[in-house]
This record gives sequence, structure tokens and C-alpha cells, in this order.
Amino acid sequence: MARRTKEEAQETREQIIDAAELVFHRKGVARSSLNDIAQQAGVTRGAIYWHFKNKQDVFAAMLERHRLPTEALSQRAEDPSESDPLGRFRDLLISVLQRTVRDPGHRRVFEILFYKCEFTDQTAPLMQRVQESYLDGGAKVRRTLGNAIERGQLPATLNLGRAVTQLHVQMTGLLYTWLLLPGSFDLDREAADFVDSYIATLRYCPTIAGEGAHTPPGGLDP
Amino acid sequence: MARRTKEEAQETREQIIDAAELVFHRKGVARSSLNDIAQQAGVTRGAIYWHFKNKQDVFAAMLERHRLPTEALSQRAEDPSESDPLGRFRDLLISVLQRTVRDPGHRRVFEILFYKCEFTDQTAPLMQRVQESYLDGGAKVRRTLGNAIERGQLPATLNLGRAVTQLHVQMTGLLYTWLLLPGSFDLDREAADFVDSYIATLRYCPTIAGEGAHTPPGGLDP
DNA sequence: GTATACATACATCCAAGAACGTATGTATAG
DNA sequence: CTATACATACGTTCTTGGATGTATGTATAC
Repeated sequence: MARRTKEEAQETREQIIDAAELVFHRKGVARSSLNDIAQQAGVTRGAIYWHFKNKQDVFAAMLERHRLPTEALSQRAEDPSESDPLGRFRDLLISVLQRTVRDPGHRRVFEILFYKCEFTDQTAPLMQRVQESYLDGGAKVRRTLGNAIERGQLPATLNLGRAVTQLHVQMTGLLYTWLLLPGSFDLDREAADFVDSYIATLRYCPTIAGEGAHTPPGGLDP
Repeated sequence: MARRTKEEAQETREQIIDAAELVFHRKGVARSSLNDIAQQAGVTRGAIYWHFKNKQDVFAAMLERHRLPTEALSQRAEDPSESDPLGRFRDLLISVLQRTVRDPGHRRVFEILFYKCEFTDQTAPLMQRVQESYLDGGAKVRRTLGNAIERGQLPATLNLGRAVTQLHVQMTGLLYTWLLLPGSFDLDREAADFVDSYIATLRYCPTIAGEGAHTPPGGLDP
């Protein structure tokens, strides 16, 4: 085998990333050798070194390929002209959760990120990428919740910072917990309930919604 | 150097675990060699192989040393004769969060578990250990919440299974998120607020507290 | 009390394999 | 013809597990 067309070369690159995803998921990133990935992809290490600098570069490419479709989703919710921003937001959150359950590739990448890779000084740029992803997401969420307040869907006294933090907590916690023990609850079926529970917290929990706003009759403190 | 007393040997063992904790945290578990750990501990690899079977055994010992004090804490809350089980429970949760912020060793172990180790088929027993830890914790929480219902501190209609899941989600999410971006919020100061927010959810959120119980005047659905 | 016998607690040394990065070969697309 | 898209071959570096050496603690016999 030798030189192929540009399209075929691009295909090879994708195959390598596919293979890396499978091998990383099976053996963990550290214990996966480039030879393992090459074998899984049906090429030799030479091909990998042609397309990528090293294993970390393959890993980064895998994350990048996964990040783009996810970020595209979040664009819809933060449109200021959307008349039901909270509804769009709710749909988005539910779809992320259900997609993780239903799409094996999506799920694999999350499992790799949570359980099958190590972030160290060596992989600092990757850690930064994940952190930026969190911060970017936080900014988007902040805008979306701001729109929801404008439309009267959330109390004006909402503690935005805490609402964003609590969203990260809830989504990260849900995915981490379910991926650890997929049998402990039915995430696909209960996704909407968990999201609605979060939204209810934004409206009625005094430490997030703001003191005095919409407090239920019984009071909230012990 | 040669044979030392039993006490000194035990000290050496602890030093090795201390060293492993530091090295694992600095380089990640996979990239840490037994030589790295030995150097950090001021011994040779021979000493490590005397006390432990291999690197994974060191890792397991590190987790074990960390698990015991944490489990001891949770015993207090689930005593049926406790008159304020929910209060004890609240104290426990807050202390776990604040301990993670304040105790560097505690924090290091969590950071290693979340970000600096890989769970694979190879390390299946460790993964199982973590899973069992979750399940055991869930059972304890279930008993504690049951006591709180007995005492009228939580609604009798409480969906216990979801309450336990939501607790795992909340605590795991909080620790994971804060350890990823310690600057994004002040966990030490806000720990009580987050815990109270969770408890409020148990009381007033219809998808967890049970339909119809304590629903605030505005209703909860969009 | 002390000599003996053995277990303990390491240090040192060695052989083997794995994985990496690079250098080089090669056939084909452009 | 030349750059491309790989395959192949090679040398080097780490790490591991175990084998071996050794000096001391400790229990027992006398």
C-alpha cells in the first residue's frame, strides 16, 4: 500500500480516531499504545505518526471531533429573540442527557473523560481545554438564564452565579453518577424530571432564587 | 541499612503511601513509576516490593487509608435514636465538603480519583470498590432519610430512591466541579447553602418530595 | 544471660519486554 | 518529477518483576 487520494487519507485519519476511541475506552488512555490503535484501525504506526504528532495529539483530535456538535447544540438556546428561552434550555439539557444514554460514541467519550484518562502537568493543555469548555458553557448558560429572566420565566432576584454553578454540578454529577452505575437509575426516562427539578430549584430555593421570592408557605429552614 | 523494628517498618509503609499520594497527584497514577515513589519516600524499590505487591496494591492501600475515616463519619447520622437525624445528616454533608477544601491530603485523594487515575478492566477490583462505596453510602443515606421521615422532618411521600441518587449527583458534582475550577466558587463558604438547597429540594420539589406535598403557591411546571 | 536459629526489612542487581520516536523505503497521486 | 501517504526497520529509553545479598530484630533454648 502506498499513496492514496486526499479523500482516502482523510478517511484513514477518521479511522484512526475511531480506533483510538475504542481502544482508549477498552484499555484506558495510558495503557493504550499507538500500536494497539494502529492494529484496531488496520494501519501501522507509521500512518498514525503521519497524521498526528503523538498519542496526546490523537487524544486531542478525538475530543475536538466530539466537542463541535455538542457546542452547536447550545447555540439555539441563547438567542435573545427566542420567546421561550427556558423551554429551549430545558430541551437542550434533556437532549444532552438522553444523547449520552442513547449514542454509544457520545457515551464512550464521556466515559473516557471521566474514568479512562489522566490529567497531569504533561497534559495541561487538555485540562485547560476542558476548563475553557466549562467556562464557555457557563457564559452561554448565563446569557440564556438572563433571557429567561427578561421574559419573566425566572425570578429577577436569581443568583446567576450560583445558578450556573448548580447547573454544572447537576449535569456533571448526573453523567458521572449514571456512567459509574448505569443500573442505579433510568437516566433516559428520568432525564426530564431531573432537569425540571433543577429549574424548580432556580425558582423556589431561597439560596439560589433570591431571598423572599416565591418562598413556599411552610418556609424552607429547619 | 537493614532490619528495623516493627514500628519503624510500619512507619516506612506509611511513608511509602504518603509518597505515592504526592507522586500520583503530581504525575498521574499511570506515569508514576515505583522508582519515582521510592525516591520520594527516601527508600528503594525493594522496600516498596516488600510492603506491597505492585503499584496497584500501593494505590489500593492509599484509598483504603482514606476510606476508613470517611466511613466512620457517616455512622453518627444513621443512628435511629438520634432525635435530629436530618440535622446530623446536614452537618455530615457540610463537613465532607469543607474537609475537602481544608484538608490537603483529603483533597489530593479526591483529585487523584477524579482526574489522575484510569479505571479499566485491569483495575476492575478498584472500580468495584468505588462502586460498592457508592452503594454502601446510598444504603446509609436511605436509612438516615427514613429516620428523618419518621421524625417528621421530611415528607412521608418522599421518593427515597431519587433522593439518594440526587444526593450522589449533588455531592459528586460539587466536588468534581470545584476541584476542576476551584476559583469558580467558594465551596468552603457556600457549602451550607448547597446542602440546604438539596434539603429544600427533598421537601418541596414535586419530582422528589412526592406529588402534591408542600407544593408552593405558584405551581412548579412551566 | 547469652548463644543460636530464623524471620524480617530492606538494598542491589539483572534480564526482558514494551513503547516510543525517528530514519528510511516505496509506490502512487498530482 | 516530486510531494504525499503511508509501511518497515532500528536504536533507545523506561519500567517491571524477580533473584539475590545482607544486616539486624526477635524468639527460643540452655
